[in-house]
Amino acid sequence: MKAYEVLVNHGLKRTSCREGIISVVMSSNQALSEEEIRSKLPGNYDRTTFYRSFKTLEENKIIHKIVVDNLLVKYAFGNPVPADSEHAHFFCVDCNTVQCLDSVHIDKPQLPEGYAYAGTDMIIKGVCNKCKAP
Amino acid sequence: MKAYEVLVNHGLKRTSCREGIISVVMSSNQALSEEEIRSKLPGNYDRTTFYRSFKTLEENKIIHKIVVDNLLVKYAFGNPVPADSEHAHFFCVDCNTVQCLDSVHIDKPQLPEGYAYAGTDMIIKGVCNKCKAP
DNA sequence: GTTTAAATGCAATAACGTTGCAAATATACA
DNA sequence: TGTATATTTGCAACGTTATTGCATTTAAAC
Repeated sequence: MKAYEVLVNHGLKRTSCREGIISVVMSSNQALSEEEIRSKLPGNYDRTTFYRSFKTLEENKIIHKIVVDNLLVKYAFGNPVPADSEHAHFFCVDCNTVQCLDSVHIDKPQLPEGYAYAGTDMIIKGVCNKCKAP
Repeated sequence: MKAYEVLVNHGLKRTSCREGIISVVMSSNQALSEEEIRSKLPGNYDRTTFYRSFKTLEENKIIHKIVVDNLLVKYAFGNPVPADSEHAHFFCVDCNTVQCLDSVHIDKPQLPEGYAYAGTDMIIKGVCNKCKAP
């Protein structure tokens, strides 16, 4: 699917910033930070515009946000929410990359009496195969 | 155990800021933010001192940090790391509280070939019993 | 092409967090 | 108890991340 089709399908205006973000994120096999996304885009966008674009795309479940510890924020294509497709994310402490781990599903946890479940953020930390290799 | 004993046991200087933080966090059944901790302390400490104290206490595994999404940082007593005692945290989207879920253990996930596992951050989101009650 | 609502860029602001340095303080030892 | 020393604290400055208001620009509908 083309990036602009995603926008059209969600009834969103086709702006170059949004289209660029989608296209970059869609073709990446790892989650990307604002900076990484910016560096792959031809145009030069204001940070505000970026933040607002991310927000819109997130609200429309076109991308999802992954936060590692405090400050590392990355985005990946797709919607993680639908309860049965929730997946974990892997963070490589060596190269600081984040990727979706579609193979690691998240079971609905057993919560204490009277608690309602909404979702889970799961960041698995370790070293990826590229960094571990000799 | 008294707060100052914890410091002595770890070979740390007994300062009122550190002692206060430990004492507050130790007697709370939920994780607390910097602001929440500050408001429960008699003295008035500089933010820098707070941050440095948190860092020291964390490095000594006296407290552990829990991060929800981007910006909400809370601290809880104890060390979450020892692989067999890793636990999840619950975040109530209503009252914004965070608590350790000792009952929800985190299994070592099945990672792709060649990946090394270091640990997992797991934040379960939902509504706690107090907020859900009628 | 014109209209209109939405998106953008800019400036200002706020929160979070870190660093360098001088002053204060906790501990060890006399 | 007093003194020496290394650590800790408070302050100021700085940097990054993120948000808001407003004027300008732009995409889409007609």
